[in-house]
Amino acid sequence: MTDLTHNEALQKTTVDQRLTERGIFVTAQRRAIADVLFARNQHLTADQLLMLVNETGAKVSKATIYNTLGLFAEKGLVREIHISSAKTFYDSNTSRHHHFYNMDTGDLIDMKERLAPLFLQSDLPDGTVMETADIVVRVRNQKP
Amino acid sequence: MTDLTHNEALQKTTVDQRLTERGIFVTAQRRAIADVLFARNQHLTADQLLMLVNETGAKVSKATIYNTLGLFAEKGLVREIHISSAKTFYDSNTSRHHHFYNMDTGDLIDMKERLAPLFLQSDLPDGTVMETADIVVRVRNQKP
DNA sequence: CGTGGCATTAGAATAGTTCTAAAATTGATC
DNA sequence: GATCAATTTTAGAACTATTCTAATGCCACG
Repeated sequence: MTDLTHNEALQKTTVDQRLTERGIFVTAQRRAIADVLFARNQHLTADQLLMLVNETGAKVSKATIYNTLGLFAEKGLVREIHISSAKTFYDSNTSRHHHFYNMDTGDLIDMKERLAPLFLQSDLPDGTVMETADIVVRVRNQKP
Repeated sequence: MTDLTHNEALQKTTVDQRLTERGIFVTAQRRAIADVLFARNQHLTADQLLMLVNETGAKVSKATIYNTLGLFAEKGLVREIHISSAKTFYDSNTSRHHHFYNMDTGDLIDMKERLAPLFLQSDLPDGTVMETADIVVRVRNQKP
């Protein structure tokens, strides 16, 4: 067994665990999707993910990409980021952080958490509990 | 001249000024849209606005609603709020403030500004300038 | 094996938004 | 007022991201 296959085996276990821990049934498609998605911290659209997954040789349909992203989001494995009506990103990094969006380039850049505010229970509307706090700071390239 | 028509005349001037100040050419449709939109601080979708405007007797097409909202947003008269891929709200209140979104009811609720963070120029990605900071805190109704 | 229940699929349907090309309106100028 | 160029508005088609549908596939378990 080479190091490569050893690493692959390790990652497979890790990814499987990640899903199982959240009560998600592991299937071939879900693993294929998770392998690509969780390979690193990244921001992907459903379409980009579909292409990347199918490039690995796996054969996964568009509907499954959406089903799976929806499931992962519900279980807290990915975060949805709504930039505009035509741009929904899925963020494989679910640690507490936020984003800068460069309107000129379309880049989505992570923001250090210390810049984000804390919302205390007492700050929230009466009778509600916080689910997520999403901050998008839109920036433009500085004019010369 | 009754008080009512007097008030209407006053409002018309105010709305016209608001557009003209931003270099927006006033037309009948733009005024009809602005009258409804700026009557009070509110969060409307393009569709809701279209219905409200046409209920006043004005006849404005869907395309014009979108054109005008785009123009107003570009000129800083309204703020776009992206809640999900299927929900873009236009906020007639452009003062610095942010939002709570109740995932259970769909309500969008204003957040006091003091809860929002300040983003200093030094915090932003290199070579960029801030355009807007959008914060949406998603909340759910507290379980009994 | 066979059955029940979920997962996956291709493609159709939906819905919000943008585009198109023609008609209408505008302010400026005579 | 009439004319002109430029801009705005319009109806409806086109587009696109996402969701739905109904059929098929895949397991686990008895």
